[in-house]
Amino acid sequence: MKTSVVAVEPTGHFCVDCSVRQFSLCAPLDKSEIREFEQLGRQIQFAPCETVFAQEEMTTSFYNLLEGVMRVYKLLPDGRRQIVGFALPGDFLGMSDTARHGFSADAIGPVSVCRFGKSAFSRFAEDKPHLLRRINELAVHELNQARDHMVLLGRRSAEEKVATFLIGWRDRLDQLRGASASVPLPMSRQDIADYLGLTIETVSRTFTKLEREGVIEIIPGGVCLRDPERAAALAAA
Amino acid sequence: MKTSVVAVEPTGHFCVDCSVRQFSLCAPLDKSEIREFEQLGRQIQFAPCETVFAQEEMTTSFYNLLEGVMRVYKLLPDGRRQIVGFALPGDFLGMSDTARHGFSADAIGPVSVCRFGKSAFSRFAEDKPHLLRRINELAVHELNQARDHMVLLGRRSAEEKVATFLIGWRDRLDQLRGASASVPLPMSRQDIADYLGLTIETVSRTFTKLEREGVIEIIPGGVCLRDPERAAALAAA
DNA sequence: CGGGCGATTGACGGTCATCAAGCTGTGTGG
DNA sequence: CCACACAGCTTGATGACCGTCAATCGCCCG
Repeated sequence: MKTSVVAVEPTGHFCVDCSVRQFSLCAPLDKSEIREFEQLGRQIQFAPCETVFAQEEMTTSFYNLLEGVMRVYKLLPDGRRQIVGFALPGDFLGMSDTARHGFSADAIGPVSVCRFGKSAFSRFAEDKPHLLRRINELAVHELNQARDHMVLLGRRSAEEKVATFLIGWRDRLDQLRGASASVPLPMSRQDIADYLGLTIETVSRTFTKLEREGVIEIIPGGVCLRDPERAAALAAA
Repeated sequence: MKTSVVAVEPTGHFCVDCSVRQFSLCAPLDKSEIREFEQLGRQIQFAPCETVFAQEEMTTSFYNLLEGVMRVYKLLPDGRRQIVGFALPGDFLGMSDTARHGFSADAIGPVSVCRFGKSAFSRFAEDKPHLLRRINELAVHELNQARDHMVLLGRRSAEEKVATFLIGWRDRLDQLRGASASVPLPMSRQDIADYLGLTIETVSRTFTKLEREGVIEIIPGGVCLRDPERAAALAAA
């Protein structure tokens, strides 16, 4: 088995052993709640590029990402794609305000998730204020990310977009695996383009430009930040 | 006093009389809860263009919009602005995952809001699952809007952006005031531009183009949808 | 009537998309 | 071991869309 992008150890069958517990929505559950919660979820694996759920499908389940990376995206009728986020271990996916999913999610590399039936999950959460508050916290956090992303999409140049993406992605990885100058990029250039509202060619050119300027070094499967300060300056500007 | 964009009657001092109750986060509160809740909030007015709260300010309060329209936006250090949304009566503003506001909000026309102290509000909500669920519902709804907006910003042409904005804005107004072909636009062209990730000139040109094509008619303070189907087609495409 | 602000229109240019080769690395089969 | 294919990425040439700069218009209000 290939090594994962993020250094999270394989999880056992039980929540108590779960490596993403602390990052996850289940963090505030106490011992007896966790045991009950455990009964609701089933761990599932997905192969690279498999779809976990798709836009317009009926929402039957929620998903807690345990291992791997997923892309979360919306499609326009004519096929244009906007990736609204990359999900990492600990992220909770699938909440919707309608009966159907508003977006699709698929595995980038091999992925394992904890899957919960929607109604069972809802019944479980219904009367648990600490869990509901936790869900809120995650939702508000995602909202903030979403708004940052709107600024990026609406108001930044290609170079700023790429730099912002790299810094943001590195920061998220650092939270999971500890700091490092090397930034693995498991997603394709096309994924990055669709995340940044650019074309694959522009992304590629911008990477090359940043490399020529000594900001990054392009290595197989990712980049290495040679001048993190310059990159951060571009991202902040 | 000028007539408001949205046909919501002036609110009294008391929640029971509140015209936006049903749209608002306080919808699920029962009679005795509402009386307690009433004590936490204070109704405040803002003049056109006044700032209700600003990015980076400490978060001391949350706001429930009662009347008027607000723009909610983020600024980059160099002054570029991205409007992340327009708020209408019933919208709840100010939640943040940090101690400071991540964005600014100001009144477009005259505005009245219900203001809640953050800690008092949090204490009140803390152990009320039905209220927490309601807050979740609102957050998930906003998240969906945010993701739709990302698609718009990242993957749509100027013409599609403007059409999508008009249709979306009309739909929101219709929910509050009932259907109508006329679409009041209380915000400036600059606001629209900053919402759509365009410049004011492009917005203006696109309005003119849509008018020439017979899709809309530009009237003082707004537009009239002459061919809603064509507009909707542009918005969906 | 004149000042001022927001909106519109025009001319021009830059950034990024499009179209089209070429490149690189990886896996496959002779 | 090398030829080959294939997919993903890079690079180049060209052009469109939209941003920039600047002038003008229209309207409100003094």
